Amino acid sequence: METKRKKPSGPSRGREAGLTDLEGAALAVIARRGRVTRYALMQAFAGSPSGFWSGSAGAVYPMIRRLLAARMLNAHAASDGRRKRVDYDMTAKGRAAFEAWLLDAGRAADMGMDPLRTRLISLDLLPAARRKTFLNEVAAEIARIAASPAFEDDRAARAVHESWLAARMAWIRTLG
Amino acid sequence: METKRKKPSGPSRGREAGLTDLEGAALAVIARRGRVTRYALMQAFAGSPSGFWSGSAGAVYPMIRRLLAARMLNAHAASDGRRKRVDYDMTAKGRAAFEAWLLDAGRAADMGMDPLRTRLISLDLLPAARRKTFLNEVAAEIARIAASPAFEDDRAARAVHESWLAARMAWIRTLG
DNA sequence: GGATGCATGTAAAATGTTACATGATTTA
DNA sequence: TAAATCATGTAACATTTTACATGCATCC
Repeated sequence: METKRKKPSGPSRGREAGLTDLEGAALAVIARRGRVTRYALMQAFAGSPSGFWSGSAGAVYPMIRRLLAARMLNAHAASDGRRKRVDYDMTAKGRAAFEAWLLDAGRAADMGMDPLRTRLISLDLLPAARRKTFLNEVAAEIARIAASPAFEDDRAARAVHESWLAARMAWIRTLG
Repeated sequence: METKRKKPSGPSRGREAGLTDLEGAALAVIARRGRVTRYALMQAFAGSPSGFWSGSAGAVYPMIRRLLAARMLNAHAASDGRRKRVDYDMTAKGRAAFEAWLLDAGRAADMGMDPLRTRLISLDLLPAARRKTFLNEVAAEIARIAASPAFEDDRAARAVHESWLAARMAWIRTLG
């Protein structure tokens, strides 16, 4: 039974509100890879096929600071012999928060922010010819995304990615 | 040919960057209904089956101020005989910006923020039994959403909504 | 020697959230 | 007359974006 929780932001979150989706996704990267630098985390977000998060330093560095303050991460001074760096990994508390975030079916079932759905709701305001052109363009864009490599080092993520694209293509076809 | 544009936010946006998705969705409501109050706009967002936007006054009132300043809206003092109010409708510039937003296939094809996809990418980290339970819970949640009324006054939007839910259910079934 | 990649950060600005507040009107 | 709805707003705060900045190491 998942709690229907409010959006993160505002004065809320004394940490009892659960992880934000960015935090959850960051912990997911750490859960898979083990110790990572913040830079590697940035790269992971920046390389994502979704354009929703920029993966900017301005988002990632403060977020790690938050998770560290909440004792969900440990920092480890590290070095590859020459260059120094700081690696982060999860504490038991971090792992628990991650799993609670991951398995929150209430949040998972939400429609989130879907740029196509948001537009389709209004598409009937335009003439049929333009609707058709638009859907063709979107399908072509998605085909382009499907043709470009993603998650090459992660079979499971790639499978989800590809099935998402296939499902979306199938949806668009039903709208034609 | 749609321009791949950057995210709105930060110092960017001198208005040449296009509408945010919240602005686009607000103009969509106005495009459909004609003149609306900001309160009605709030209600429209708050009543949306997507939990992504809260439809708070703190988001809507400043947003309308922005669109007004950008000369995309006109304000009309109005009254139903007793209570006074202010209605807003689109200018030609607003309509043009709305259509550019609506028909931006590049943005429409983006994966946006999908709370289920975000989680599925990590689901292989858990044992199969928990994966299965989770997918069943999500399917049940989506069925609940599908069973609750939405867009009762808007056939086109309801059709999109229902087809979205059906497509998502179909996707989940392929993951089982 | 210059470009590129790894790594770390900060600053200003935009946008949104929660929460609070007010007042008029309508309904129970 | 009390509660709900319509309608308008503000304040404090959190998150994130863009943009800038630094320094070391490696590759060409």
